[in-house]
Amino acid sequence: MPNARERVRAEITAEIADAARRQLAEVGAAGLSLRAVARELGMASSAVYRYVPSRDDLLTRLIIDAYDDLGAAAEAADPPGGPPRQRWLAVCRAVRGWAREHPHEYALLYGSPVPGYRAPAETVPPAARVGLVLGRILGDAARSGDLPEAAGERDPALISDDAVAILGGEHPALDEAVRVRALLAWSAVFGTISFELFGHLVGSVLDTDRWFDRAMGELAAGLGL
Amino acid sequence: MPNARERVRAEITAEIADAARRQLAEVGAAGLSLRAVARELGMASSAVYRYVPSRDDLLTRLIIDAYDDLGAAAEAADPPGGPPRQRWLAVCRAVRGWAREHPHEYALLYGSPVPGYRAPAETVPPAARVGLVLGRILGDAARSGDLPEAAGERDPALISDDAVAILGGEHPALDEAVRVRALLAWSAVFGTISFELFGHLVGSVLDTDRWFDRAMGELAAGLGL
DNA sequence: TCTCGACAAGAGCGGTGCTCTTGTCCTGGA
DNA sequence: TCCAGGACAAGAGCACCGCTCTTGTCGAGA
Repeated sequence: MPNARERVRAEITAEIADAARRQLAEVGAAGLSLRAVARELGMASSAVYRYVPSRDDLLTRLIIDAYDDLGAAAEAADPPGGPPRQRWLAVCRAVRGWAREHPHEYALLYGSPVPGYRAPAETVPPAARVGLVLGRILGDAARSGDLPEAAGERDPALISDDAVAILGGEHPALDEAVRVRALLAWSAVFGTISFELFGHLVGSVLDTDRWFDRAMGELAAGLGL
Repeated sequence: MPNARERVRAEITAEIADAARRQLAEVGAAGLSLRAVARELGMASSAVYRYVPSRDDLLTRLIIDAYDDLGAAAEAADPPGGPPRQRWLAVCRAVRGWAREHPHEYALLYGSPVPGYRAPAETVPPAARVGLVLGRILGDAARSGDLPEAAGERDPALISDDAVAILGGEHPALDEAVRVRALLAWSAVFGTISFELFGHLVGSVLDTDRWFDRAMGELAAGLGL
């Protein structure tokens, strides 16, 4: 039975997280200030510390929420059953769309690590969700026979068993070369989005929408999707 | 004729930049503090402002120096004339090696943009150096006949003329599809390095050295190198 | 020799994260 | 019903930040 006191406490904690998210969208992670959050909520800066242990702790909560939001967007964009290539493109577009809508949160997840901050273990499962979606597409394609047979090479010292499980699991069509390409594609998806968001494509790519689609298409082709 | 006064001024300015670089390696770009630089050099914080107009200006200098250092490393790793695939791998390895030796400077260049800081135009030429090296390899491969003929498609609304010039220029073996793959490979190189440096491969890739080589090999193969 | 400019240093402004103390108010148990 | 204990807000304070303004010094060139 949630106490009245406990309920209002949870509400205020949620309000602090919301205000922090708004601030994150405006000034970025490095500019996130508990004092500004307190100002926005009309409370003393010291009062915030009754609800949030520290700035880093608030950051962890924002990171987990952002990973979950991004993961949900990726999952929602992938209704299983369609052709693998279209599923791949749909998920990639969803990830890019989320990143463009939440650039500061994206930077928090995939940009420079915040100095002095070490992400705790509870951020790992939410962080894996996008990878799970992409890996499931590859695995489904293998099981439905949409991938050519492969040599079945397996090098346990190169890619971990956990990663193999995510990347479609064990299957005759999934050998180490495919998995290397899959991890490369995964890195490349976020590499292209980061390059676009962080301004490295300015002056080179004129139509980023079409370029992204073509680039993701090339990645899919490289995977045999 | 450099005045004695001007000489000592240039020396102190260089000392400030060096101290800032050391500080960058310790606390990252967001934690870079002119006061700490002043402390390290044994001068008053206000005295630093006689040599550096602002913190952002110092950041610009560090960015340009880092781009130049990385660009020089990439150029030094590419003695032209060898087989394109080996040149490609050598340059990629050099970029990764530089990134691992200077993780904070790499994050400054390719990580999250520093909030409130906007890179001025003079950072663009140094930033282009790695791309020039990679593009030259592609162009040399095309001109030496190591690439298959292509359709020669050219879409001026997709990729800028400047980028086309960097990516080997106009050649029958270089059409828009190749250029898309080249830009994708460029993004993927930094995507994989960022993923490794920023911790996204922890738990998935066990041997990052070998994985990087194989991934870069896949990228080269995708380009026909 | 003397003037002027470059310089260092200190004080100060408004901001930050975070802590400690003080005083208030509400809730749950006797 | 009353009261003790705990949750709470707020203020002051510490050390830090970027940056500016003023003051005083010192040396190079006219």
